[in-house]
Amino acid sequence: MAMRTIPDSPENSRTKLADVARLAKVSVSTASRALTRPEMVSRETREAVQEAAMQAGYQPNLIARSLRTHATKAIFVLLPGLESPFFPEIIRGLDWVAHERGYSLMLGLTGCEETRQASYLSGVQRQRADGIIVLDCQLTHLLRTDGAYILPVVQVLDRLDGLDCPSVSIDDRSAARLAMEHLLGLGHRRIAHISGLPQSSTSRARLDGYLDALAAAGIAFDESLVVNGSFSIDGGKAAASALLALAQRPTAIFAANDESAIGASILLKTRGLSVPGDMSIVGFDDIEHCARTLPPLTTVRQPRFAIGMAAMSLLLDVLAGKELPERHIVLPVELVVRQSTAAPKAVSQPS
Amino acid sequence: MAMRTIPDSPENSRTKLADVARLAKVSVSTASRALTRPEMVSRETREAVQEAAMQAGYQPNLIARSLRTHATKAIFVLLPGLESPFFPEIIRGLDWVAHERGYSLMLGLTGCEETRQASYLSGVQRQRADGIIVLDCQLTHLLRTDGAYILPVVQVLDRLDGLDCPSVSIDDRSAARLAMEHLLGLGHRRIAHISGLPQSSTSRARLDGYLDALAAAGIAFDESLVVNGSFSIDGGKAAASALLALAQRPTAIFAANDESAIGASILLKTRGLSVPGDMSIVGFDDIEHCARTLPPLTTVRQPRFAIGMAAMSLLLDVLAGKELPERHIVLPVELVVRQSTAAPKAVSQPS
DNA sequence: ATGAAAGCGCTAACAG
DNA sequence: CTGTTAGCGCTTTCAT
Repeated sequence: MAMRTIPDSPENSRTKLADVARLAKVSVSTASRALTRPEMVSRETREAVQEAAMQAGYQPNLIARSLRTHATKAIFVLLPGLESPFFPEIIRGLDWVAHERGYSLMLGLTGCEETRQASYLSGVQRQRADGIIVLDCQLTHLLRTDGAYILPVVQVLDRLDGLDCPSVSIDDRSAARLAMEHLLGLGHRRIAHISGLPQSSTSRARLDGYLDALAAAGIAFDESLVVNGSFSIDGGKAAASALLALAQRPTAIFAANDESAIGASILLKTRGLSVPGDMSIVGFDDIEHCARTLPPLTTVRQPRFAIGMAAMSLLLDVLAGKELPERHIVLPVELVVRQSTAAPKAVSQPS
Repeated sequence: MAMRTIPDSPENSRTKLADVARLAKVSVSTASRALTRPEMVSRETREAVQEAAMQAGYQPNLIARSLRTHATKAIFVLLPGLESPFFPEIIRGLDWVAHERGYSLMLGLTGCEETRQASYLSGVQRQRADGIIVLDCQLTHLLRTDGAYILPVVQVLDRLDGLDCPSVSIDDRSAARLAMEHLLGLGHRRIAHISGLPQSSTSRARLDGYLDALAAAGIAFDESLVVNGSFSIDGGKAAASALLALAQRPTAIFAANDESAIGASILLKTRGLSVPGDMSIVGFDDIEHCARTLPPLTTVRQPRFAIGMAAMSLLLDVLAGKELPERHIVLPVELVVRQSTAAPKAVSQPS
């Protein structure tokens, strides 16, 4: 039993511009103009052509158009994978703006593998897309030896190779400091940090923010209070466990992301400790799940939808040849105070 | 400061087939054959052309090729959004097979809005993609009045409009029964069901499985034990709350998906009840998060990556004109027993 | 086995 | 403002 798709019936041989032109009794070029740049033709022809197109159910063949115009109106989005609860909203932002401006989205999951990355990129080089959005990936393949880009790129969130490609991100360092100031404001003095993957610039920036806040508050840095949590739930558990083993326990934890904060929270509960009673926890990102944990997690919200929108807008502006006022867009974050933070039980510093 | 992309330099005017042909001292058509159907040319020319292509860094222009061949080697994936933790793995499966077989993925987020759906579809009709994968959406727009499809489609998981489009899914009804048999096997007799969205066929099928299992075990159906949980965490909380208000409480809950199971579990804990001590809970889907809840959730695992792979394979087979042995692929599920289920505390039925 | 030539459907000079 | 003409880069008859 074969699938029923429409066979090569008359209906299927799609009506083309020539058909419309014939129907409207004009030349093909006039028909083209009437449809794509209506202001270039007289009102009568415009209406005649539009009428004819409507009647014939004309749909321009985008492939043919692309071949002529050297533009595909498609944007390639390169990212390691969709697992992270962090991506969906960003992609929604990308899709939103793309759709609004008549572009399509192509997806490439690299799994951070070089070969896959390269093969997707070659797809772009073969004219399948006009530009690339790179999410959370290195993009060495995109670079020529002289440091110019093979094609228009916008990088989102990470700016790893230190090259000057347009980007959209947040100020991780200040954001981390914001989280820390919340804890400091509650009276915490002994605050641990569960850090992210060491090779990540994001991770480094958040650590820097932690150190900044400590320094500003005049608190000496204690190395033992910084433990790696790998940005993951399991990593967060392990980190919290290490923290509990310390001779002098912290009263609060600032985790580099929500997953590791959630992991820490789970571990504390299994050890019979209460959050925030025995330990305050602040996360980072504000993934969907945060509001639903027990207790709901205080965290730093990244404007993910806005990040996606901004990235796509930036790229499309580049493609449109606009001179950009800003090549590096930094979006503001927001501290979301929920119920995982409170003042420390016993203030360790007697006044 | 403008972005540094490569300008219209010689390097940028991409080398085309004619260049390769000239370099290899053959005609364009021979060059084309040597590259796309190597068996059609002599060994010498083949090698000469391949050498030349390599040397010139030739990348075929896919747009031009598409215009000739009427195939884009791109597949459109239509889905409501990426929020559901259920999609990423499926998309990874789609991407995997697509990439393997030389296809690209285009993404369209419909938000279940008709207008967006239609506009993405028109993109496909304009020859941007060769086929469509529909995830979790109605696809009324895809249909002509006579019931044939406008272009090749494969539907994943839901088969809502009762039309005979190729599909990949699981047997929700049997899977639900599997979950129920686990609870029954532990000795539970009074088992509640937190159902999904009433309009969803998936939801209905899982409810049917619940009823099947009850009937097979000779347990009378108690209407008050089925409450709606809307497939969401909040819905699950509300449902569990309603269940607790019952005069005769159930000893176990079978939830239509993991989110509602997690919601129920959270609510029980806030009410001071223990899972599985006071109440066993089984979920459905095995989303990433299940293994990380407290306690880890017993659930029915859907083979999501395999579903994605199967769907893409099916579609590409359709496009390749293969006669399909199966137009409706049903993949097996698996019960994952974790720690949210146990025998009931006090057996309500004295032997 | 190879080359010449046509053309996929569209847009963009260039004349008029 | 409109029509004529020439391609975009590739694949594919049709000859040879």
